[in-house]
Amino acid sequence: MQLTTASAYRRPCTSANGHLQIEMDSLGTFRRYDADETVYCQGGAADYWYRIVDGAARQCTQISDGRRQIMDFLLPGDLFGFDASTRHECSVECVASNTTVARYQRQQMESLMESDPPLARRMREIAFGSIDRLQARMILLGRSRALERVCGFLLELAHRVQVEAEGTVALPMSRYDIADYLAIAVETVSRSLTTLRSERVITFFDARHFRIIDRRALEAHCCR
Amino acid sequence: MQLTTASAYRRPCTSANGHLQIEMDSLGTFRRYDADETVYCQGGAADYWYRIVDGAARQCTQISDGRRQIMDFLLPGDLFGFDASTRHECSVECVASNTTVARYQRQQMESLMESDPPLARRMREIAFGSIDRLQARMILLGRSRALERVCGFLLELAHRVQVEAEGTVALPMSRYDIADYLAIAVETVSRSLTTLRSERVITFFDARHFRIIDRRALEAHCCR
DNA sequence: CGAAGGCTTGATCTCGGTCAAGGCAGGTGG
DNA sequence: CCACCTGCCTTGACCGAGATCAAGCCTTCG
Repeated sequence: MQLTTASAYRRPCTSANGHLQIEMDSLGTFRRYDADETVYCQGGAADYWYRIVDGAARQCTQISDGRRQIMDFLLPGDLFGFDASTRHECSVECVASNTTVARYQRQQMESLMESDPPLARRMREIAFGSIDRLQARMILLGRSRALERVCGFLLELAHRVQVEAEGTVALPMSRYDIADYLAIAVETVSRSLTTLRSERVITFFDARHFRIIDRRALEAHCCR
Repeated sequence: MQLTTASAYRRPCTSANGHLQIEMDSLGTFRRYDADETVYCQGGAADYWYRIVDGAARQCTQISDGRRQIMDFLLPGDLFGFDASTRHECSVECVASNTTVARYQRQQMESLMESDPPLARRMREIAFGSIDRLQARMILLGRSRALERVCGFLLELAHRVQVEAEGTVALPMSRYDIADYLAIAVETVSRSLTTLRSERVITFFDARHFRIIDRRALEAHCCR
């Protein structure tokens, strides 16, 4: 289970969350979204916590100059919607069609935490883990080159999503989304992918499906 | 009270932490450090939580290529030392001489949280706040130019530290520290400060003490 | 069939990194 | 007291990674 923000290298989902998941599940309501539908808006009331059940979403902020920063891609199992304030700092929009999201009343969750300290502790650990991952992401954005970022992203994705037959990985998001996630231009994303393809590090089945040929080379490109 | 990581714009310390502070204080031990002394090392056991009582410190990671990233500057009141893992992801070194740090046993703190749910909730809020600030910092590192970063840093600092007579702000850290915090070169930090000085946005008393003349201009330079 | 959106590629320009040098202040030893 | 050294800060010159601008291709959808 993951909190709100991604890192270059997520750890695999631990099964230690079963408890939290089960306690929460009875209190959630489910909803299905189309691609590009909004789950909640930046500035909206932060009255619920959420979890991705199926599909994919992006968590993003609008910057004053019109650009967009994607804070995280949300995949099945990820928890999100926490904010220190009573208003959301980010918007969340679905990337894939038929994305299913579970929603939990914030007040109810808070009460659940108060009455169940081990659960609260688990939640604290998730938050601390999220901070660790955000710090790794800070290094990615602050200290690495475009090609390194793209390699880090591909490895992260391959690690998180269900790998299909023969190691094929689906890219649910567009090049534009990837660019806004890595804080580089679309053209640079495209060029980096072309480079990796021409170096036979990855192959593409089509624009949205790739396979890692040389994982070693991909890892070698990464910073830290 | 602040957690482990800074943002371009911290909110003022709320007095709502009195409770947490008081409960913790009786359990802490204090120690005084010289400039550049290490509080703990990256990779060391994460058995304690800490709080800056007086002075200043930097929380940083070594990157494989030899560069350094400063994750946060720690100032009086800031809590730090949390990690999802049992090992620290970062080192913490003092910046100012005569920096005083309080130390708390992690196990003891965990127990305190378990036995006092409102306290645990407060801790959760601090963690969520920290996540918000890290996200703001991600935008700073990913999406803004050198001059914008420096302006953001100056505003943040002026906001956090005790302002001296006539609005003079002390810079406890070196230009090198600032560079590693903002993920730019020292030369660029120096050039940005020179630009701001020549535009009469700030003045320097000496290299480590400045005053904001035109706050409006400083804010106008900031992204988001 | 045409339009629109996503993806790729090429050409050009710019911000900031890197290299190099010099100024200044504080500390140390003669 | 001065000479020297060292570390911190500033400034200049140059260069390169990546942003931006421009154009064309492909797929999808009405």
